[in-house]
This record gives sequence, C-alpha cells and structure tokens, in this order.
Amino acid sequence: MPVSDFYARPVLEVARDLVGCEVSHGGAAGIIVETEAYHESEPACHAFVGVTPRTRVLFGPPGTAYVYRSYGIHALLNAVCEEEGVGAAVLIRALEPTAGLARMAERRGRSPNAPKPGDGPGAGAFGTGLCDGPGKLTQALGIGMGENATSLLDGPVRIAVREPLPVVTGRRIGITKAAELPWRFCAVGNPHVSRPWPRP
DNA sequence: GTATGGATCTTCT
DNA sequence: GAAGATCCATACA
Repeated sequence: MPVSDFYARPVLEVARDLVGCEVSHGGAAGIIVETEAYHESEPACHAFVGVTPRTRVLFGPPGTAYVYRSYGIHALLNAVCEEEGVGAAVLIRALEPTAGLARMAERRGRSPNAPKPGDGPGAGAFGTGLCDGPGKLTQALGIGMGENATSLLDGPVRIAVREPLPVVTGRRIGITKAAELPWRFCAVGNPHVSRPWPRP
C-alpha cells in the first residue's frame, strides 16, 4: 500500500495503525504510543462546525499535519485522514522517544529521565516524561503553528509507517463533548502513555 | 494521592 | 468576550 493511501482510510483504522509508527522533526523522533480519532460526525471534532479558515486543513488531503494551539500554550499535532473533503484527523497524544533525547530534554527544559508520579515497576524506561502528552511531544520535537498544513509525507514533520503495535481502546481525554466514544488507542503496556488508563 | 488554579493565544460569536 | 482535544506547581488530606 502506498504511504499516501495510508491516511485515506476510516479515521479509526488510521488511529489504530498509527500506534507503532515513528514521528520525526527537529532532530528528534519517537514511536507513537497513544492516539485519538476525531471525525466531523461528532461534536468533539473541530471539523464538526464545518469548514472555517481554521478547520479547512481538516478537510484537505489526507497525510497533512493539522497543528493548533490549545489553552493558549500548547501546540497539538494531528494527522489528517480520510478522503479530501471529509473532516477527520488523528490526534497524536504520546510518543516513546527514540532519537534526539538530548534535544527533547533541552526544549522541554527538564531531565531526559525525570520520573513521573504513578510510574510502576517496569516504567523506569529512559525518556518517560518527555513526550507523554500531546502538548509535551510537540514541544519536545519543536513543532509549532508553523508546521500546520504541511505534508507528513515530504514536509518538515515526517511519520514513518511501521508495523502496528497491539493496542487497547478507551475513552478520549480532556473533552466535554462525545467523551464516551471509545476512540482512544494506546500501545499495550507502554510506560510512555499520557495516562495509565481511564477508569471504566 | 487528589484537587485546584494560573499561564496564555487562536478562533469564533 | 468566551471557550478550549493542556501542563505544571502548589496546596491540602
């Protein structure tokens, strides 16, 4: 399957298959371990309101990066999916750092191996705390609004398609609308996810 | 360990 | 002018 067709599929499939792929930008890279799917048919998606100057990227060609600022502080990275004209995207929520950890730590302004509360036995992996959140990973990779609407195939931000990892599904995080949809995908047993798991 | 509030900016009403 | 797909420090139990 051509890489360009990878994103031209139902957003739930792409969200699942992106877990295990590698994102790289700004001299750093990491494996995707957590994603969330968003689709114009449900109100939590920015595309729900239709095409606006802001959301037109979501309706654009699949394989495009949609970057937006959340709470005035954090940039969040999405991969546009489905056919052009359909508003859908996958939010990248967490990475397992694989390259450029020193750059990440520098941009994040903290130790590359800072432990986080709740880390269990098995969770002492190098790099936890650097990319375990949607706002954190963009900061660690140096991604900002300047990367909005750029291609994930040949633009500054690249996603290398890899063999998908086993995932578990659950509810999305931090939203108030359509929060009950099980559209979050986490790599099984990975310590780099943003939260261990939502309660049932 | 859980709870709360502040930082700070783009977009739409 | 208000809301929002967040993170972190701080306060309290």
